[in-house]
Amino acid sequence: MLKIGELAQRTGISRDALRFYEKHGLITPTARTDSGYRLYSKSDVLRISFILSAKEVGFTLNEVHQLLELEVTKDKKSCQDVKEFVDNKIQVVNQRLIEMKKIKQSLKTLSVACCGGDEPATHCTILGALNTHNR
Amino acid sequence: MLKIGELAQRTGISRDALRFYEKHGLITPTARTDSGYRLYSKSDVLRISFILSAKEVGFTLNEVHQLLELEVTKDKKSCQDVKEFVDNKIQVVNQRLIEMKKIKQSLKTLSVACCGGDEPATHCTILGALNTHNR
DNA sequence: CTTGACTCTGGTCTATACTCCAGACTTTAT
DNA sequence: ATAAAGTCTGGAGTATAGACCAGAGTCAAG
Repeated sequence: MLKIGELAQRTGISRDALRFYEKHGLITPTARTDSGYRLYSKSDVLRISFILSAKEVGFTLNEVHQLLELEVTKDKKSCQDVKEFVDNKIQVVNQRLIEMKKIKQSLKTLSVACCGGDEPATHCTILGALNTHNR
Repeated sequence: MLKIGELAQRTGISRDALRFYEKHGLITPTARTDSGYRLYSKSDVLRISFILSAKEVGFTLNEVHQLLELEVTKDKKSCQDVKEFVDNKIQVVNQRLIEMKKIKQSLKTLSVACCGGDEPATHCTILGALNTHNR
């Protein structure tokens, strides 16, 4: 079991942020010492790294919270709800993947535009590069 | 040329946000009327849609600003700088793509876990689903 | 030529996601 | 045993990304 400082170091996230996430229901320490110190387990570490991943790709903490709360309980009703929410999120993720690939391609074009490239001057900004791929 | 309200309608972005972007150097109206009304051209619309895309995939306005400022001027020095920045961004984008694909896969797993699926109970949360793919 | 819709600047306000104390207690190292 | 380092709660402060409002000017239609 890790104390908050150790978890902070391991995940690269500040103590304050960890307590902040706790306050907002994203994570709860597996236990507390008698004196009230938070104790985190291995699964807490995984949870944190999921939170980080989800945040990095543009989900808000609120959305991350919803994702973490998802639970298919094999009962029809819950299934229906979860499926709806999840399928919606998949759409969102797909859209973001597309946008991100476009941007990546533009960055690449930009990277070779100068430095020996023989692309015309219109490729010399990100907008120019982006435009090329839209056509 | 479009007035701010028209641009707002066309891009789905509020007038206030447009003025906010202007204040922070992300966009400048192509012209102004004598009375001071902002006038936007076609290229401004493209610029806005780039801003939106970049925002959607998780870049901050500050980062978007940096992306927009990028300009390869065919001179060695600028090239060096741009290449460095851009290659760095490509790394970031790649990382996000990976994370996003993982999340997408997990969401899919989750979506079929119930509803006729015969996956074990560990797949019944996003963390469980995510774990499966990490192994 | 006025009324309603639009725009201007400048300012305050809000939500999100933290960060940074303060004052008190706990643990660890010497 | 005591000092340093770590943790606790609660609260204030900060950066980002706008939303909202006031008071004044502008434009378009009837």
